[in-house]
Amino acid sequence: MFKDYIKILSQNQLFANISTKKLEGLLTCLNPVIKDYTKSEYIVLRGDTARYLSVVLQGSISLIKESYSGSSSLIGILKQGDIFGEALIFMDKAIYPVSILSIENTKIMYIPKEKIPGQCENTCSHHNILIKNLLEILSKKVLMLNKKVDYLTIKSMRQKLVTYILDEYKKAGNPSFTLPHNRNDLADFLNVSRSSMSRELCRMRDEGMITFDRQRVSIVDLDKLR
Amino acid sequence: MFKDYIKILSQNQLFANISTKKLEGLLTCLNPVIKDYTKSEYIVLRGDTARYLSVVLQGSISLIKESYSGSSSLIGILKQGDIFGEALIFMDKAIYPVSILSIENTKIMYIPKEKIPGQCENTCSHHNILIKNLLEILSKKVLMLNKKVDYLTIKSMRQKLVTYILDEYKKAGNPSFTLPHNRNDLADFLNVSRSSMSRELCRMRDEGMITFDRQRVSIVDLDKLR
DNA sequence: AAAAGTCTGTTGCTATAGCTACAAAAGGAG
DNA sequence: CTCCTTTTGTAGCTATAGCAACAGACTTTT
Repeated sequence: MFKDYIKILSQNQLFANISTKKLEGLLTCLNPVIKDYTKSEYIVLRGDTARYLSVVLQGSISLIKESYSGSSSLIGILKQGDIFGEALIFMDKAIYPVSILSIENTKIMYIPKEKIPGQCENTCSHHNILIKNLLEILSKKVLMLNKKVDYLTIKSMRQKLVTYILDEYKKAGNPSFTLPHNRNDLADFLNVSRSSMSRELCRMRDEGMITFDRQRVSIVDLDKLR
Repeated sequence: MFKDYIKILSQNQLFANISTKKLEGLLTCLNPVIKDYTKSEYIVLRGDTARYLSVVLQGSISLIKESYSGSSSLIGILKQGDIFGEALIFMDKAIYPVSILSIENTKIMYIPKEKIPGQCENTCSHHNILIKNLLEILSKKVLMLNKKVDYLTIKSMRQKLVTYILDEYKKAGNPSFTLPHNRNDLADFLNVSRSSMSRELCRMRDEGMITFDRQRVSIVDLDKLR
């Protein structure tokens, strides 16, 4: 019954460390519902109650933030294998703060939230793995968001860029590395305007701290950067 | 053995829905270590590996962010009953991004992270509650951080204040309500300077959207606010 | 190879928010 | 009640980053 989706599901960390066979059993136990959407259909409306842990089985969806003034902005895209609702299902007041819209024809799998902590006889051990995976997913998200808050809290353009570059340097372990963002995305990520960011990057280049070409950055003078 | 601390522990959501008696049993099973610190001692150094879920049994501690440039800033204070390390213990690379310093004489309880998901015969059911509580704590943190990112992402002072006030209005359910922050804390929270914020608040008052006195705010013209 | 599209650097102008400093009001301590 | 501290409003000046607009380099499409 769920065979077609096993491969997709096992892409996600949620189902990591569970063998294909056992995953089938677990799925039967979780008793999910699958629903189809056509292009540009609302999957979640802001304010809806989250009753399910949801998985994108097919297609892609966009997360949309709607402001009080009525304007809305895209805050993310989820694709095949991605999940949503994972942080909401454990809350008393599980209200979606965003709306979700299908981008194309899309299949969503809904796992009732009561099933997540529930223990069933046969698949108890898999259940435990599932829970552990969820804990890891949530923890990772907390740390990621903490990092993001760090960046957003920095006031000056210079300091933002220095911190970002030093972080990437630490990740790379090499004074020359390739950034994961292009200028537009980086400006978005740091929540600044691209032009101002570009200006400051060039200033830093002119002051002899770094050199760069496109996404490639090299640290010239580490002490000066700090 | 742990009797003295039961009351303190049960303050925290981590041990919610576990009776005093069962909590004693659970603690024996979790096999925590308790350590004492004097005033101004380092409890965690940035870069340390997180091996324990930790609880402040006595005293208080400060979380300190150390920037690359060597300067450091206080990002939070934890008191009796508060926990830390909860998001780190489930990560592969569990590196503390902050340092922790005791403010006064302090007692910390360390629960080995391996004990958290472990199932022991007697207290299995309490273990499950513990896990569920952890899931709730992490979820709550994710949502809180998401909210924080929302505020930080807003560019203009006006929009920040409007969003904040409307959120508080929604929480209060009444056009007149008391803010949880004073001006200084609010400025910190929104990551803006107090003076600029004060200026903008008065502008909004002069434009007839709101009135305020200290922490008390009343919405005069809801439509104008939006 | 041409054309269309994307990405990046650049510039001038401007609005905005930061900083500093001060004064007035409120709250607390003695 | 007085003194001291904290909180808040206010103002002038300035640095900074946003915006808009354009040009050149590089990519992708046809």
